[in-house]
Amino acid sequence: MMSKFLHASAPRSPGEPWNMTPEWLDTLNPAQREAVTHGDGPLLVVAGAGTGKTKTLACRVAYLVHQGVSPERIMLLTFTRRAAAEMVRRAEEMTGQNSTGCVWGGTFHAVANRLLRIYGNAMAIPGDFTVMDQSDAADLMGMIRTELGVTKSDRRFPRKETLVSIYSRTVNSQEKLDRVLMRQFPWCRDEIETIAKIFESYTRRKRDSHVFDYDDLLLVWNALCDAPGAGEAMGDRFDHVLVDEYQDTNAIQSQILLRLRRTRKNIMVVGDDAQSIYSFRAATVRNILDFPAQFPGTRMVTLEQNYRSTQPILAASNAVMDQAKERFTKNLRSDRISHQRPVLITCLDEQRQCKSVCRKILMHLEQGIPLMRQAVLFRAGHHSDQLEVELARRKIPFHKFGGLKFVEAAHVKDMLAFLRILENPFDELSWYRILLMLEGVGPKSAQRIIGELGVRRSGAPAPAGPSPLLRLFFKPPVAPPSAREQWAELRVALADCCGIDLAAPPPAENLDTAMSSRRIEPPLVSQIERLRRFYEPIFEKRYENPTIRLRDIEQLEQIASTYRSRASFVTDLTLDPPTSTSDLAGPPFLEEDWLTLSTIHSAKGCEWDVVHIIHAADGMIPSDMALSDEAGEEEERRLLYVAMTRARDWLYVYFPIRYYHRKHARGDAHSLAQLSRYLSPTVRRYFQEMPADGDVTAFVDARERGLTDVDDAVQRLWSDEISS
DNA sequence: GGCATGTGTATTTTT
DNA sequence: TACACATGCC
Repeated sequence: MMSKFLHASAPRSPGEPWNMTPEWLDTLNPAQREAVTHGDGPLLVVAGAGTGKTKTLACRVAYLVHQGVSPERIMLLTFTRRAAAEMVRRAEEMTGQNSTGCVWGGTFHAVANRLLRIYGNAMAIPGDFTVMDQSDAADLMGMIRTELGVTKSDRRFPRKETLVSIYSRTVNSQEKLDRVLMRQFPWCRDEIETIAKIFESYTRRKRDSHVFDYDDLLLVWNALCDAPGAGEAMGDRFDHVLVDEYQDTNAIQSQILLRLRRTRKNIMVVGDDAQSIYSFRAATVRNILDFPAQFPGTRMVTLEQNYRSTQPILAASNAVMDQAKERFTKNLRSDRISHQRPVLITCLDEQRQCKSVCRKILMHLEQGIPLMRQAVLFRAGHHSDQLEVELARRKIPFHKFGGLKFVEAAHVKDMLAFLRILENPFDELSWYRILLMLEGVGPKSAQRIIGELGVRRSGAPAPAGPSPLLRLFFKPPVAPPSAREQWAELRVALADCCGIDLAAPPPAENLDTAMSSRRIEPPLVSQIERLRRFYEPIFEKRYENPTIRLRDIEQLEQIASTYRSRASFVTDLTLDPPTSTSDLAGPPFLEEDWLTLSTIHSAKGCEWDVVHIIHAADGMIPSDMALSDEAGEEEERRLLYVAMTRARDWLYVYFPIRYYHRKHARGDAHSLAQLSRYLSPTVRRYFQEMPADGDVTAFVDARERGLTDVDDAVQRLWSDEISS
């Protein structure tokens, strides 16, 4: 089936003249062209914002295929799977072939997952492993934390989420724990021994459960690169490795690339140090800076011609970066002349900011710019809460990217837990989650049942004894009386999903034969439908407003209908989760035109004609959470730069002056904000300033006058006396 | 051992 | 605000 594509474009024979230059090469500027037509060996492309990075990568793929490289021998590592798909699509458009779909594209994590399933047995990696996301990791940390009884000491101990951050940071930066604690989490330093103990146990439990967390995927991939046999095989499998957003990779990722390219040196990385915004994930700009040293003979190409933004927008963005402490790439140029400067809109408060944003959006819509080409960007997921309400009220459809994912909703996780134990019966955490749903079952009963099912094994490489599922079906542990009925129902539901008839006589001798013997597993959608039938009563009892949440479950079924295999459905949901759809504006994809709301992080790599950046106040951008060190402050600056450079023609930056606090809720307790420190007077010269409504001016005046009026009035009490 | 109630606290960005 | 944790009662 693949062979059909293999020779779709015949390789040029050595002596043959280069007379079949594809016409799309002519659409590239000299620098882009140099990168695209680069021969063998390492290539570093430093590509500023909007310089045609995606185009260059897509053309490179197309070029390689045109040169006769088999698409499945190309690895394309991107930040999201969407990005990989987009590049492949564009490459196909250019070559006119649909062969490029075979390119190995996706995130480091997704590709690791695939490779581990192929080459994993070189390191005795169980074939049925499942992947856990960050909140699963936190749950496991929490479980271990309570088991070790750290809470009984009087000192406050890091929360489970904090433990996950420390763990992840340590692993990803490949630094010693004490160093990480000292530098990033100084308030946890005294607990280092307990933390180390928890981490050790955490690792063991993951192994026993056949579960990998995000970090494991990278770590194990890295180790696999060194495993005899598998390491070479993986390296040989790919003629070319292409990496996007290289400034946001971390130490392990660069090590993986080094090992993957030990013998074959064809590697191309693309990045921009001015856009590095993932240091919280231990990403380091060092990767891009040290690349030439790590890969001797690197050719370096710099892309500085910006095709996206108008000249005034670019000038303002450059001005923001001019204040940066350290900078490697030069200022960008643009030929897109415009008289429209970016607009800085001062608003009295958040409510008025919302109104102002809506007004501008509708104004551009009337001018003929559809919602699809407009976006609202913000620092943190919840920054758009109020705006979402306002948009819903005005019936402006939108879709929100970033922030809390829909798979993190408790009820979605519940449904996934069922699917996960079907996929990997040793997934202790999922069993635990399911058991706690049952009436009258708490931590103690759950642990007992997990033990009797044989879910917990320690260090056994292969399952000892029958699968926990078979024990459940044929030798079920006893549940507390209050849970009897539900327990029996659960058994039937899971058996149905496995295609096992519990009414039939149980296999006498060896339970394992029941699993391996011929049985017809119902299709994935039916399984989910069956599980939902079991789950719905629990769900209705447990959650306040089941109707909204029910939509998510339906959504889950919707997504599942596009999958044939349960395994890939479960992994994709963790590695490439869809964004939330239970928005107030209703199912946005039914509308043909919708507005994008996005965190700045999730807006990376995107562009829109009109960009609205909200909450440009100090404490929001920069987030005051990030200000503990100078590096954090610098990264926040780059974040604003990334946000601004997403705009093609119009850029609006909104600054609400007054923030209300519900905390000390009494009347209209509020505080006054300062404009983002990055919008200094120098930078503001590049903006057109515009107050949203009249009373702002008065308000600003009042603030600038401050106490002088009061003082003057008091002064008059005696100065008049004296003068008269 | 489970569950309801009460108290306190921390609050970003994502694979 | 909302969630995690502790306490005390069934």
